[in-house]
Amino acid sequence: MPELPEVETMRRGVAPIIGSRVAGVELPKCPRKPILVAPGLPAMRKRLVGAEVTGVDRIGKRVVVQLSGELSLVFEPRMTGLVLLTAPPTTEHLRFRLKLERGPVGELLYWDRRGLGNVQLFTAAELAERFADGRLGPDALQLSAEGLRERLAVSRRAIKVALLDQRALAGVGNLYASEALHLARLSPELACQTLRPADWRRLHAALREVLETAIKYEGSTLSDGTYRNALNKEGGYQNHHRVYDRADAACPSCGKGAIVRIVQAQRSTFYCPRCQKSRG
DNA sequence: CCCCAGTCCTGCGGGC
DNA sequence: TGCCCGCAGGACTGGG
Repeated sequence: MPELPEVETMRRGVAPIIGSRVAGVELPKCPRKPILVAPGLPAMRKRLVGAEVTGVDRIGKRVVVQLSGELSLVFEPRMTGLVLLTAPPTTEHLRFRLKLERGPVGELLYWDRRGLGNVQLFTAAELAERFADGRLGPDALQLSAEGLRERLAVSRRAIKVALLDQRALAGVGNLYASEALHLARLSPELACQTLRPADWRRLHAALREVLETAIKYEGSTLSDGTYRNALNKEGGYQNHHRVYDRADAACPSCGKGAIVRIVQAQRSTFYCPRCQKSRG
């Protein structure tokens, strides 16, 4: 479930490839159904081999390797994808290999157990089109409190559901939406319209706090053990979750109310009904 | 505008 | 004990 903190951790982890030159592109033998790699291998080789890595960025929940010639190689991990510099958790789910030369690192790997993710190469124009305003909102860590309010306040949707809308703001997923709402003491079921200015300010501060702390701990590795950083090491933020996947546990704020699990837009939401009131 | 259900795919754990 | 089903929820699509 890589969200902003996990993808940001991946981005930082693969930054050492900056300055390296692409020596080759390979699709490892994988017994699973192939993931989307676009364009195909021949076109990718033709355009990438010899190109120099000029930067590693993040767009929402995607890692973007910038290359000379205004090329962007975009890794979208979705549920179970990992961008790695070292040996992957399994060889059978290894999907993509970028061989490098003249740098401290030999290769950049994309691994994906479920294979819902993808690897796509874009020109500058294609990248701008793909992530234009209206298709992807501003990054959750770049957005001001006022910006957050402006983008969501008119909506009638529940705030938890709205936070998952990548067109409104980019990077927040199911786990950190629940975490931020708990810290902000806002019920996930509140309609955006009903939030007051002070609520938006609290939510903005909580989002920032939760996301930045999660980055500090290098993201959350859940019980399935899937998520790892670029060196195949587990994150640590799962030990600091307030509500996510903690149904029936005591609330870390009030110590009394039990955390409950509800379903919104077909996804699990966790919260404390005692601390997170549906009004105000 | 917003909601819902379905799609992709794999591995796991709960229930029988 | 073993098997099967449902669930996990990223992004997207089509229908209401």
